[in-house]
Amino acid sequence: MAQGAPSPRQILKTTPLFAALDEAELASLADRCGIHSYSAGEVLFSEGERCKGLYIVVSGRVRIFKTSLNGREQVLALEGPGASVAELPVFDGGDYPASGAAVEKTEALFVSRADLRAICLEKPEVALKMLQVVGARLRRLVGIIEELSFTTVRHRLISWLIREGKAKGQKSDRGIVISLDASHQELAAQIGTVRELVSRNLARLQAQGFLEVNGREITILDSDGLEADLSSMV
Amino acid sequence: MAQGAPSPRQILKTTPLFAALDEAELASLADRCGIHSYSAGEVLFSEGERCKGLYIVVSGRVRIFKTSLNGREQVLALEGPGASVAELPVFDGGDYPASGAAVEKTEALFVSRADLRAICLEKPEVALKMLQVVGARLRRLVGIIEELSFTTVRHRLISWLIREGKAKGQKSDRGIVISLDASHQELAAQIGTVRELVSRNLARLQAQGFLEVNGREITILDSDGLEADLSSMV
DNA sequence: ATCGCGGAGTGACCAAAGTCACTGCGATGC
DNA sequence: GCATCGCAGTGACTTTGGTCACTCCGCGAT
Repeated sequence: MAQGAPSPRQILKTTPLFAALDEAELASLADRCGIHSYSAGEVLFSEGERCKGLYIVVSGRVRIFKTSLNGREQVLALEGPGASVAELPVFDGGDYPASGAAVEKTEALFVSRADLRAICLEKPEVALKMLQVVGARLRRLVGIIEELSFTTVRHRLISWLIREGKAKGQKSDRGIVISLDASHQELAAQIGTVRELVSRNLARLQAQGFLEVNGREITILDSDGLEADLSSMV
Repeated sequence: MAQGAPSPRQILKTTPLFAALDEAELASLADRCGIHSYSAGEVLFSEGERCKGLYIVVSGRVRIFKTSLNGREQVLALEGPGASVAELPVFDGGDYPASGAAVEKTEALFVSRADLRAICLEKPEVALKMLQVVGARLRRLVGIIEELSFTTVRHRLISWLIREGKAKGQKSDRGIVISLDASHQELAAQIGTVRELVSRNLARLQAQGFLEVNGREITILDSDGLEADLSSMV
């Protein structure tokens, strides 16, 4: 663990999932769960593997994704510090339905299936919290299905840009500036398409005057226009 | 309720979700949950509506689906007797992410949010069971995403036929006979496309000798060929 | 400096998905 | 019997998605 990094105990204390536990319980859980460090790209668990337990992201980011036979990837979720990952196979004992890998240098706590079950049985509030977390995940998956089933790549790209703009865009006099920290490849995996289409659609949006693309810096010039485009696409 | 139909009490007793409750608890729950009857096509709850509680299908079938602006539908799940529907917004208090409607004449029990929370807190086993149910649902959604993101309509149609054949196909000397109880429209909504493509792809599969289509009766002549087709489609 | 490499841009192409408009069929109701 | 209606099939077409094969650029290592 890095110098000055929080102890497992401190992390558990601030994890929403375990908010209901008291000091003693937290301490006992902290003793039983291991902390692991992953380098960028390293796999935490693979699709189809038997599920062993749940991870809690301490630092860094974890990418949950599916891989197709021909190598394409579809990202299902990106989780940062405090979030739990792979909660669900814990309770139905099956295999992981997708893979999880560290996007950047990442630390994560691992809580075993057995420990979790014990906690849920003893502190039902934890189980309820868990249901809430899983519920949120379900919502996001339904959203992905909706986008994949009903919309075009262009639409998904615009949605992504707007979301990203709201989340970490910098306001400037010309518009909202987004600095891409992901490659087009990665962006494509997130919106469910291939690199080339991301490139082409960005170019097209620029030609239409909605954006200005400068390497990995995208400036949204006309965000109202983009939003309008979304709803007009019937 | 129809003559001879089971009482709420009896239904709850056989619902896996509540297997952990004892007689007294079942009785008290039965008192508090209402049974409703829905005619074919009737809506149980609509997307975006504030969530009120959970439904347990007693008889009939319920279809969970999303609707797009231009009227297309994407089916997320079909649930029959014993299954619960709309479990998840119960625990995060949000809106229903999709709509639910009766496919055919359907009876369902309704359990309120508050009652459920109380039960989960008192009987943690119920919460665990619930997590298991939600987990299974999550798995299915991931499967839908995988199919939508990676495969073609043809592929999805073949998968559907194979699934359906295994689930309710009749063996005959010529192959496996499936009698469609859904329209092409409905089938299209289940595999995420439009009516015309279902029609065309069925015709194409027939022309290739994999199937024989006779109105609403489809005979799978070469199921090995179909399976092979699936994996060859890279 | 230059070699190699990964990311990005693009033209040419092809296949799949979706739209529109129409026909035909078979139930159901009057 | 005939009109109506919903479902199914299909031809013609457009748009979108995806593939392939390159080129170009910037950067870090040698």
